Amino acid sequence: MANFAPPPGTADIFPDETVWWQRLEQTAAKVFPLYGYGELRTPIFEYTEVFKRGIGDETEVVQKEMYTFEDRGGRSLTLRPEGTAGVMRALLNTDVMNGNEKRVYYIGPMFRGERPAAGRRRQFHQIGLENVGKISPETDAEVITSMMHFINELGITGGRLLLNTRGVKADREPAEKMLREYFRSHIEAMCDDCRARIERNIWRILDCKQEKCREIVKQAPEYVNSYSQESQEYFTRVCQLLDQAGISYEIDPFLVRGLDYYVHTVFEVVHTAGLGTQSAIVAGGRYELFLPEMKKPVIGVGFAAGMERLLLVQQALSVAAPPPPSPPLFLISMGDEARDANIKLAADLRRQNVPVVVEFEDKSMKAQLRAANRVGSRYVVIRGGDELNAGIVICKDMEAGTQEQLKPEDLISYLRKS
RNA sequence: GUGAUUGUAGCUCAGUUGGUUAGAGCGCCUGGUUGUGGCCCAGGAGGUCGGGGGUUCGAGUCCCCUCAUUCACCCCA
Repeated sequence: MANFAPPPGTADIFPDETVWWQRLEQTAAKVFPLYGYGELRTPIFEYTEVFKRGIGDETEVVQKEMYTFEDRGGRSLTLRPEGTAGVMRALLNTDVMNGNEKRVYYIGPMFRGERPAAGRRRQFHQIGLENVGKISPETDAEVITSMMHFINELGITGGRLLLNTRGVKADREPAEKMLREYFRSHIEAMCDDCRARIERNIWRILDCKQEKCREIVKQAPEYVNSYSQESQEYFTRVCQLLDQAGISYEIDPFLVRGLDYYVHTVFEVVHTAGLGTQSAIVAGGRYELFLPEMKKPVIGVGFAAGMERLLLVQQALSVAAPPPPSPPLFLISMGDEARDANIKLAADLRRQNVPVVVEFEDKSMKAQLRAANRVGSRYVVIRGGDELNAGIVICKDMEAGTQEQLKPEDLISYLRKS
């Protein structure tokens, strides 16, 4: 095979598949406005600092997965590895910092330099939503509600909604201390990664996949109890609101998200169908996000869904394929004059929103009919010298095998009737 | 970045212990019908066997390197 393959971790999406993607996009455009959200489109690259500062210099994503390059002016730019930081950068041009709420959603490609696997690409696509500028448990619960609404609308059932709280920054220290003491006492039995994590990023130990670590994690102290009263009440209230909304969830104290900016409520929906261990199809939480030169963070709550993963799950659940586009009317011509007439006819029909394909090559009737079959045409129009002279066209029904002579101007009403 | 896996026609795949001109099915083209598709019949086009090097009289087949696929790990959506 010649090297026409796209670069690793990228893919071409052909029309058959594109209809599935379009349905995801259309569903977002239908559901999110019901909650007052409009679409925001931000650049695919940003100044590198936006992500370094926004996501956190220490995170895995920033440290080793970003596509960073210099432009001709020597500026350091980065292809966005996630959506939130760029959206915050854009919204700082509004008055979100004064507590004026903004509600936006976004759709588009993201880029991370990872090794591809099931449900993981280097260019992948997310649909995300952000509620920015306000903090309240009601907001968090409503954002989660809109997320569940969205995936239900896609026919995705059987996912598990996991919920946890990260507290606020002040809550983090006592909790970390508690965990560090505990894990230090079990350091002998843990994997190498987790030993390093004790000093570097203790939270990640909680979602280590190694069997021996999981055993230890299970016995870990309930660090949430060390959070402030307010933080605990905030989370309780979010849970109450979800109960009230009839949304079922599981509290998972070991759910910690990989980006530094999260506070309070964090959540994800995991699904086993169609995916390996990359089982999170949508995830998010409340955040406090700093951008370069900011003393105060932007606050908000949001989530992002992986489009590739949504599609894998939909297909594993046998969600019905989107309706295919209506096949074109196929115009067959015998001879140059007929072809010119058909080119004109095609233009007329398209002005009236009828999809039409004209065969341009001077091929046999047989070959032209085969071509019509190939594009799935239900009807074909046949025109040669005889029809031209008589001022008519032949319209053939490819399923019934029948055909009729019509005046060209009657074609549309004939097609509409059948 | 680590590990495993696979790479032969547009697609899905055969190809025996290394042995002449590399195969099948589907798809495509032409004909069997002066201007009527699908089914059938006949013929045809299409391949640097992922790429490079090596062993051998001889390599799709064995060895090394490399690129790519898929999956797992790490991490994340």
